[in-house]
Amino acid sequence: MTTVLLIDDHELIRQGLAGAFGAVDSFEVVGQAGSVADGIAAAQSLRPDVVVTDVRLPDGSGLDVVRTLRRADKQIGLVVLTMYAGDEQLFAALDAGASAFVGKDAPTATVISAARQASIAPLTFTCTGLAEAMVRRMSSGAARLTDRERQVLELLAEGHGVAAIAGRLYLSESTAKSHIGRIYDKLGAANRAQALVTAMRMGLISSVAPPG
Amino acid sequence: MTTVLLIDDHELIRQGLAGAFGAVDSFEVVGQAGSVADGIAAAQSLRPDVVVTDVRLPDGSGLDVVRTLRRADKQIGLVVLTMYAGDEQLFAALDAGASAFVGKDAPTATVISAARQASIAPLTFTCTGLAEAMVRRMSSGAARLTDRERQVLELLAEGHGVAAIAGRLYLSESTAKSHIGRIYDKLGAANRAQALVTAMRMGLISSVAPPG
DNA sequence: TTTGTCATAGTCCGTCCGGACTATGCGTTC
DNA sequence: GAACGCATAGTCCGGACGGACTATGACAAA
Repeated sequence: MTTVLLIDDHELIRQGLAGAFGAVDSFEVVGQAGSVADGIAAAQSLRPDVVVTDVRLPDGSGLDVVRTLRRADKQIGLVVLTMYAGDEQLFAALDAGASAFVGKDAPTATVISAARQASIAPLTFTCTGLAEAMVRRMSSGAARLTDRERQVLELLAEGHGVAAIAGRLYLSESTAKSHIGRIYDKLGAANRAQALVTAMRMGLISSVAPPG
Repeated sequence: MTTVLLIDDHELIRQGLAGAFGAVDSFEVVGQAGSVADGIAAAQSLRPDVVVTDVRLPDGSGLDVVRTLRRADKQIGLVVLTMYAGDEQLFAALDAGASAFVGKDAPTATVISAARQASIAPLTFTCTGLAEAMVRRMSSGAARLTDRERQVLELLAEGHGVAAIAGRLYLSESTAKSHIGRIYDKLGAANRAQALVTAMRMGLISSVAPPG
């Protein structure tokens, strides 16, 4: 029997997952959580074999959960679920120590199968149905932004101009422009509009308004 | 007994909904669909009391389902579900003839309750927990774009400049600029970046790449 | 019929953007 | 220690953008 902890802020999706796992004899859902904090706490007290977590959570990223739990336990299965299967997130999940990466648009059978894989080989990364997308990105020049570029991107998304970005990050305008230009290159964008739309579609920019 | 048809492209969410409705005696899920076309077809053959549909579907908008079904049947309950409860969508749902508008982050009990309301009073619009957001928008100048503005917005999102937009829509550049300026006003944006990010967060721009 | 909204179109002008370059210093990796 | 990636910084310049206006015709609602 494989025990499972579900982390997702949408009750609807938790129920869907619970139903899916409940229908399989070899799995038992032992807990649910709706946030990073609750999820980590629940994982530490319940010690499930597998944790299935959403990427986007109210108080942070599901990848934080993954990182925290992986650091403490090399054997735990960590399945990352995501609504928009941006490849950027895929690499981040890989880095964080996830066992599997599955889109929410995947059939439930895929999630079950990923969880099974994760419970057997937690340190083997599987991304059903996304290998293709991964290869596509890899070969097409990819779009992995550096930390600095991501910071600049955030500010771009808030509508700041070059001067404002430079000011906020204590850079010269030239440097800010360099970063912006490199972001365009990596995203295959010709201007801000394309860059931001692409970035949002890839999940590089939060789809919810920033705090404050 | 109230019969329900579920329309959502995510199997996970369909299962969640099916579970939620299944747990209530007075409801019976009689069918599921994953697209606009299938949804309309299913509704016409199954004649459910209530249709619960997602807004974002692979082949169009859930609001198309709502419009189509409402035109044919004034008594059917039409509950619109959405991931990102943009208020723009709320008004659009109201216009389309929906009975209720619920965010996917709402507890399942809210969805059930909305469906019950919808079955009792299909033409009374209820939007649990969103009245606040609605009022906020209404009083803060609102953001309902005209059809033309939406077309322009689409092109902006594709990274086109004023000249390109004018060309595509057979307008003078002045007119294109007028539309763009009005979009900024309505969205409270100072430039393209803010307009596009806001628009995407409000669900005015598709979060998936356009066909082709 | 008057009011309002929408789409259309225009002018003027200062500002900002984006492209194409080059270059230096600092870590890491091989 | 050489090579590489990254962050930093600079120049130059044409073209695009955004703001602040005004205005007209069509059409619908009051």
